[in-house]
Order: sequence, then structure tokens, then C-alpha cells
Amino acid sequence: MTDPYTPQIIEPKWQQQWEATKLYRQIIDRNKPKHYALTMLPYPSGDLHIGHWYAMTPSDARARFMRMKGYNVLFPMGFDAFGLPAENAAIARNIHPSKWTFANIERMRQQLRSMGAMFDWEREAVSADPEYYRWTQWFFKKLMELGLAYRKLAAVDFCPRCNTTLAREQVWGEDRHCERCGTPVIKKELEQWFFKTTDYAEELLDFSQINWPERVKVMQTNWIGRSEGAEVIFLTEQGDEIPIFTTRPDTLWGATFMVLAPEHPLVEKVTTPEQKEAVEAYHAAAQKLTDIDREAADREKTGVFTGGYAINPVNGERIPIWVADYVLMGYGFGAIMAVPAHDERDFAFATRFDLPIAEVIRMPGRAESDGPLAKAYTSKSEGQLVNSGPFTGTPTEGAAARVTDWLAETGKGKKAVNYRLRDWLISRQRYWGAPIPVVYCPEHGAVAVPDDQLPILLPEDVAFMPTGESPLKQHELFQQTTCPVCGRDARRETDTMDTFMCSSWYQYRYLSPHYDQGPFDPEEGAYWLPVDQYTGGIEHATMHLIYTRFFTKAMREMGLVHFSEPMLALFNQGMVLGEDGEKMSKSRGNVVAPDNLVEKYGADTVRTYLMFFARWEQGGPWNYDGIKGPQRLIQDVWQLALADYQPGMMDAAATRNLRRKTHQTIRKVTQDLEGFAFNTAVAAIMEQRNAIQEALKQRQVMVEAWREAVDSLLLLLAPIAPHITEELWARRGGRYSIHQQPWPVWDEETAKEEAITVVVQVNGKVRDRFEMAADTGEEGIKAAALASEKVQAWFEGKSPRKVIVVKGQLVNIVV
RNA sequence: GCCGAAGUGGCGGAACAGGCAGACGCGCACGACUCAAAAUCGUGUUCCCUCGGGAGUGUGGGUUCGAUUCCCACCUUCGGCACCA
Repeated sequence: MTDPYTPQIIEPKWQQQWEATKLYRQIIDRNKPKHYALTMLPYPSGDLHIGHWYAMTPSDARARFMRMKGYNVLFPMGFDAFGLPAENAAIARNIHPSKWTFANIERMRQQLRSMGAMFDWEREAVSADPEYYRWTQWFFKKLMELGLAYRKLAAVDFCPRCNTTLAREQVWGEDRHCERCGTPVIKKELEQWFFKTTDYAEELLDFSQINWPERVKVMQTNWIGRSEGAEVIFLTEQGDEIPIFTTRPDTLWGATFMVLAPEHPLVEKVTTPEQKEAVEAYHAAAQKLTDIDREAADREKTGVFTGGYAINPVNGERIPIWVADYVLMGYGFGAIMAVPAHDERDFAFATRFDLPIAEVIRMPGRAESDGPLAKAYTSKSEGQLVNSGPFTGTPTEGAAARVTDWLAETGKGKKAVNYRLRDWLISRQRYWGAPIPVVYCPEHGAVAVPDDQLPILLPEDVAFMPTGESPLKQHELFQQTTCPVCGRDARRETDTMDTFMCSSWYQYRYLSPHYDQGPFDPEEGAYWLPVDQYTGGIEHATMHLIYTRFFTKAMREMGLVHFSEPMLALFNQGMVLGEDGEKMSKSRGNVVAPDNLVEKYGADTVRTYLMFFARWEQGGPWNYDGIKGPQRLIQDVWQLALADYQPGMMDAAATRNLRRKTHQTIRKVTQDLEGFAFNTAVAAIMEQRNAIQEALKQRQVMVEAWREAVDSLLLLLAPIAPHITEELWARRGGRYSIHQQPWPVWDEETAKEEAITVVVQVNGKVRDRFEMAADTGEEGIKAAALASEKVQAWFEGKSPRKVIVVKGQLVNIVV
């Protein structure tokens, strides 16, 4: 009798052993191909939840698999340790954010160890550590030097609950809420720091160097929002230029008015004295509106006439200039030509304010005599141009390009490209983040702090306001400083940086978390970079995953790296939901606690279940009954690996069958782990388990085949369930460690089926099936199918008209 | 409104270069072991059926010898974007 399986004993035992022998120390080895596997780093919220397990243990299994396949694998872990929850805890419970954060990190390190992952803890990086954020600040300065960081006054998104500004990417949904807390944002006019992500808009659209999910690429492409069109310059009657962007230059002749955003710099100049009061009142009212009100598409259009006029450059017509908030200052030039006949928004506006509608694209089947348009005609391919000067009669298809060429020739405009992407706003009015390394001198303005003064440390002696206002704003000593240029009194910037800035470059810091000559040791970088396989949730598609791409491109300009993409391949896992199929949350009471599960079943069973219960990219609801399958598997593996196998009546066919199954399983599991199909990999291992159980019962296979089957079962399971396989490997006399063994290889010949089941269909319906030798030729299969009595019974006296033979599988007889 | 993903047994899910639908697992049913239960083992498990078969992968069409897989239309669910000129 074997001793029972007790994960509570063997798991901690091996975790200690692995640590003591530095089994997972990952160092440069130029004799092996490298593989940098990375999983998104957690925020130290206090407890490791099942979602962390779901993200990390399959990534770990994949990294372990690559290691056994012969790669030198780097698989690091760290903490994205700056951020609001720490500060909110400070406010609510009077604990310093630093204390709270580092205590949580300590706790989570222990919990992470219970997963049995192959993290190299000597490479751990913590973004709230001064030796980390020193380099976050250094990067800010570098971006300033490159002209990629700038400060400007702008109406920006502000979360009233978090009490801070947000980047455009961090405002979500129809109601434009804060990505963190769900509160709808408001607009505030503030001086803020931005990174010029828009400089890289075009390059960010190029995914040719990376193997990323289509979904993420589509989301980023939409987010960047490239549109092609033309830039056209309109002149006011006073002669001021108003450039506009349009995607429909072919409708220029239909521009019957212009609209400026309320914040447009020319508004004041074009407004006539009679209209001044109305325009100013409108601007003031627009500023008070929240974005939700202002940007709601179904809201009735509002606006006021400025009293001023512009000249349409293509036909010389005098057209009124209006101000309306449906034109946004942040896109294009903050001014548009309005073509009501061919744009739904302009049509709605013109109808509301009784402005002229000039039809310049004639819909097929429509005649001049049909009267005014009932709605805007917006087709870009059907119809032809009318009342359009030299272009009258041109088909709509291709007209935009022709008009653009003509605009360029005649100097009225030119081809232009516009992006929806905005620059990244990185200033945060909160304490627990990396301070922006800038001082403000009355003489020299915003000046970067010299490198030798980095890091700008967060002061420890701070009092937190219940409002969430940053204590740095009240901290006289922190703010008092001198100008690095002239030495006179200056004030320190009190805003800190967006934590997405910290996580934009963490994959580089992992290489050498204590290196003090730069953000990372170039020698480590030359070997390990870039990241080969990244895994994480889809929720970062347009935030972190855009920022880190931008960062790497900027690092290329800094000469720090020679490549342009941080992560060559990406895989998005899904989410584990509560048993009720809803997102887990404390308020719903559907949270699954991994610590309890590990206590009850052991980490190996939890890992196996997480990989088995659903397709990884899909995720799904947790099910406490479902875990029994993997639990039985783990227990059966224990029994089988320790079983005393004594063959009885030997049978060559039984031996061949087991060996075939073994090699087929190796092939299947290898291919599945390659492709992140953990669920079917586990299913294949279960099938192998079933075959071995059967062999044990029958006692007909040779000892060598038995051993091969059990050994490969352990090896295939090792990445998924690292502890039990290590224990059993050792008990069976294997060399330490199983995780350093080469991945098993299959023999195609042994894996080959000896017999095939031939399915015979008559008119597409299955009527018979029988076994044949796998090497039977097409003719032989056909003859056997036609000879079948069961099949012939369906001919109903008719003779076969056509016989289709699919080799090794099926015969379809048409009568 | 626009863009994208997905609809398969009681449940989670397999199988798509067009070829046996339902691998693997959960659950359930019956049986064995047990005083009994749990655990374990065995058998069965898409539905209907007159035991010959018939129907079946969201719905309706189409292509094909053959469709879960390809094409068209629609329905439902879930994501993303949305006054972006």
C-alpha cells in the first residue's frame, strides 16, 4: 500500500527545496536559446485572488514547458505598487501608504509562493521602491529631452471621486466614467504634463513585427482612429485663415457654413459686437456641461451665430461662421466646414437653425425636381457630383482623391491624415506615485531636476486629507527648493506620475532590479530582450499595451534598445467568474479564495482545474463540483506512479496499444501547450491516465512500456502540476529535478494507428462501419464498403452512381 | 448607429485546410463494496422511437456526394467605439 497523497506536506517541502537549490534562478546562458516569458504584474491589493492564479499559473506552465523544451527561460514577477488604493487606505484607516503597500507585498509574496511558480525572485521589481522610481523619473527627463514630454493648459478629464485628472484612455464607456472607480468624469481646465504619444500614431498602427491577438490589434487601431482626407484653408472676411480637416473634400461645394468649437482661438476675432454677448454666454454654458451631456450624440444640437463670415475657397461663396459644441477642440483643427446635405450632424444643425442646404452629391435615381433632401446623403461610393464646378458629373467613387489632388495643385489645400489618439496625460494630483522631477523657477519656468538629485523622494511625514487632495500640496518643505539653473528659490512640482508610466517599462527593470547605472543592465538586455511571450487581460488593450509600445519606441530613440516592439507575442486570458456566472466581487459574495482551495486540495489540483475547466482565452464560471475531475486525476497519478506493476500474461498488442497512446499523448500535449490549449492538454493527460489504469488492470504490457507510459505522464504533467510530479519523480528514482528534464519527444511511427475505422455512408447517412488495416489502399476500402451487406440493403435495387473515398476515414456511396 | 467575438447534451467544454458531432470532465441513473454513508470500482448517459430507424451544433435559405465548419439573410448574448468632421 502506498502512503496517501498529502499536498499539504509535499508542496511546501518542494517549494523550500526549489528555493534552497536555486532551481529557478534564471541567469544568462549563451549556450541556450532564450525565452522571456512575462505575465502582467499585480497591484499589491492585499490578497492574491483566484484571478491572479488564473492569469499566472497557465503562464507559469507555459514557461516551464519552454524550459523543458530546452530554452533558457526568464519568468520574473514584481509589483505595480503605486496607486490609489494605498492612499485611500491611508485616509480610511490612518496607515501610511508605504506601510500598507509593503505589508501587502510581503503577504502576496507568500501567497505567490504557494502557487509553486518558477518565478526568479532575485529579479523582483517593485515600482514604489525608490531604486525603481528613480528610473521612472529619469525616463520622464529623457522624454523631456526628446521633446516627447510637454506641459500645457487644457480642459482635461477629471475624476471627482479619485480627485485627479485622467488620461483619455482611462475614461471608459458611454457615460465616460473613471476606469478605476466608475465615477463619471468632469472637465477641468488645468496645466498638465503630457507625453506625445500622437507622434507615434502611425507607427503604433503597424503590427507587422508582433504576433498579437487580432482583437487587441483591432481595438488599438480603432483607438488610434486614423482617417484620411484633406486639409483645406478657409479665409474669414477679415483675411484670417481657418484651416479645417475633412474626409469628404468631394463635398466642398456643399459647404454652406462653418462651425468653430467654442474654445477655438479665432472665435473672439470673428464675433461681431452684436453677437458678442450670445457667443460668450454660449461658451460659458458649454464649459459647465459635463462631457456626457456635451458629447451625447442624440442630444439636440446647440450653437450660436458669431456674426462673422468666411469665404468658401472653391466657389467663393460667403458663408456664416457659427460656434457649436458638437465641434471638438481636441480633434483636427477644432473647426469644420459644414456640409449639411451630406453629413448627418451638419444636416441636423442646419435644420435646427434654418441654414441653407446645398446638394452636391446626387443620389442615383434622384432628380433635381424631387425637392429638398429629407436627410443627409452620406454615401461615398454611389451617385455623382453636381453643382461642383469643374467636378460636376464626376462619379462619387474616387472623387475625394481627385478633388484632393486638385486642391493641392491649386494651392487651396492638401492631403492630410488625422488621428483620434490624444497625447497621454500623465499628471496625477495624488501622493502615492512617482513625483514628477521638475521645479518651477520664476525666471526659468519648468526645469528638470539634475540626475544626481534623483530620485525625488516622497516625503514620509504627510497628513492625508479626507478629500483625497494630495498632501504634497500642503508640504512646504517638499515644495521649497532652488532652481537648478540659477539657484534662486523655486517650487517643486507636486503632481505625481500616472502609474501606467511605472508599468510601461517594468519588463526592463526585471532584468537587473538593483542596477544603478541605468534603468537596466545593457548586458542583460542584450541577452533577454525583447519579451518573447506576454500574457495578461484584455482590459489593458488600449491603456498599458499602447503605453508600453510607445515607451519602447521612445527608448529606441534614447538608444537604450534596438527594437521597436516590447513584446513579440501576446496572449489574452479570460476571466474566472463566480459560480453564479457574474464577475467576482465581495458585495456579490461570490468570491473564490485560492488560499482555502490550496489548503483543501493542494496547489497542483487548483492549477490543473484552472487550466482544465475552460479555454484559457475564454474563462468562465468557477464550479466547485468541477474540480473533482482534476482532483481525481492528481490522485490517480499518485496511485499509478507508485503502483507496483507486475506483468502477468503478456500481450504484444496491449504493449503496442499502450505505447501508441503514450506517444500520441506526448504529441497532443506538446502541440497543445505550444498553442496555449491547456484544457485539451489536460484532457489528453486524462486519457493517458485512463489507458495506464487499464494496463494496470490487465497486466498484459511489458514493464518497459509501463515505465515509459508512467514516466512520460509525469513529465507531461510537470509544467501543470509541478509539486506532485517532482515528488513522484524522486520516489521513482528520477534525477532532481523533473523540471530540468528534457521534454519527452514522440515517435511518429509508434504513434501511428494500426487500424482505421471505415465509415460507410449511403447518400451521406452512416450505414455501416468496420475496422481495416491502416495501410489499406483506396481501392481496398472501396471494395470492402461496396461488399457490406448493411450498405447494400440501402441501395434499394439501384446501383451506385458515385463513390467518394476519403483515405483512412470514410466512404460515401451515392445511389 | 459603427466595429469585433460568440451561440454545440442537464452543465463546463471537444471536434472546423468540409468527412464518424458530443473527446475529456462534472452531474445523473443503475449495479458492486458497506450495517449505512462518503470515498472507490463497474455499466450507461444528445433527444425521440413502434427498436427498423428518425431528428439534431441559435433560426431560415444556399453551395456540396457530404456543412458545427464555407456563403447569404436574420435572431440572441457579450465586448469595444461613438457629434472624431
